[in-house]
Amino acid sequence: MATSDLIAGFIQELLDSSSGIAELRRGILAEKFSCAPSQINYVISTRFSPEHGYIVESRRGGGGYIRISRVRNTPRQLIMHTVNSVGERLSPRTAAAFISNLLYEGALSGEGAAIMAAALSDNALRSIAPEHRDLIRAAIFKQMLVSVLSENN
Amino acid sequence: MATSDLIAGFIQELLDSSSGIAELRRGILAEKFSCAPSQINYVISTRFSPEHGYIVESRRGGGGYIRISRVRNTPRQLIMHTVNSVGERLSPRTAAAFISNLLYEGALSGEGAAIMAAALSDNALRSIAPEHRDLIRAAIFKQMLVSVLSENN
DNA sequence: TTGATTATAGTCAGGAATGGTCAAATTTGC
DNA sequence: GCAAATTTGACCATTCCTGACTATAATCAA
Repeated sequence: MATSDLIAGFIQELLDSSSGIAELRRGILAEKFSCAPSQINYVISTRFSPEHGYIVESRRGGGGYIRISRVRNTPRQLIMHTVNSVGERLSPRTAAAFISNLLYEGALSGEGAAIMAAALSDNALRSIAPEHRDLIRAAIFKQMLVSVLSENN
Repeated sequence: MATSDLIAGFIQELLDSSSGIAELRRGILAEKFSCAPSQINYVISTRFSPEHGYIVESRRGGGGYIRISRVRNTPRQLIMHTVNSVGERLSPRTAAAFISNLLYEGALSGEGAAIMAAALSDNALRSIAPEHRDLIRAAIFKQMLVSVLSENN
């Protein structure tokens, strides 16, 4: 069993025993598993990413931490499904379709939908080279979607 | 929990229990938390800045004090003011401060705030060259803010 | 009145304590 | 053997905290 799996299992246990929220000290955890601190980042990015249904927040400096939250709920599935449906790129038309569907299904409020549409508009992204816009659009959209799931953190 | 967080929490309580105005003695407070007096300035400048929605006044010398007041405005004013405060570029930290203030003041819903924070995160903008991120961030933020204004007409 | 003393607060540079990123090296699983 | 996953280390970024030095206000003594 690779160290990364052990670390992931440890974090899973933390999540299970704390109703879905785990708070870590990167250095401490690295020492516990005798690995490089950066391996903690590796484990988090490969196993606790937004696509896996987790929110990760952190803070540097004295008293710093890494907090991992598991998102639950029911509009969740709709949103998670959307996150997983968005590939590397996202066109304006497809984005609009996703958003209006989520709004229709009640997974997003009117305000939320309007904000998302604004953030993804070509107008907001006008200073990005057109051939890169769909890439950025996809990244921003996923990030926004997952944030909705964690809104009660 | 870092001392700075404790101090910030203490000031928050003061504000809450005094309808938005807290008056401190820097030296006394520093002694209460066993820290350097200048740390009080640090806490104030990082957590009670104008961008966070506070006004700070002070006076030196005998009987000196630091007064922190929370400012209140209508949601529409707050949003328009924010739009006007954002220049060509916007750092992640400043963006976060703006958003948390708008949330606190009730100009944004929790969902809206979460979505905006996600859209503006370095994580979402990862594929943009770092030196261009603040530019894009400003554009997206303004676009989103304006969408909120027109959404609840 | 005015100069000295005392009592506050402000600024800034820097050290310490975190976490983040990336690419190269290594190991693992077909 | 090869591709993917893991692991590490070098370097970067952020946040916290302090202390030396500075600035300002009130008070008191002459």
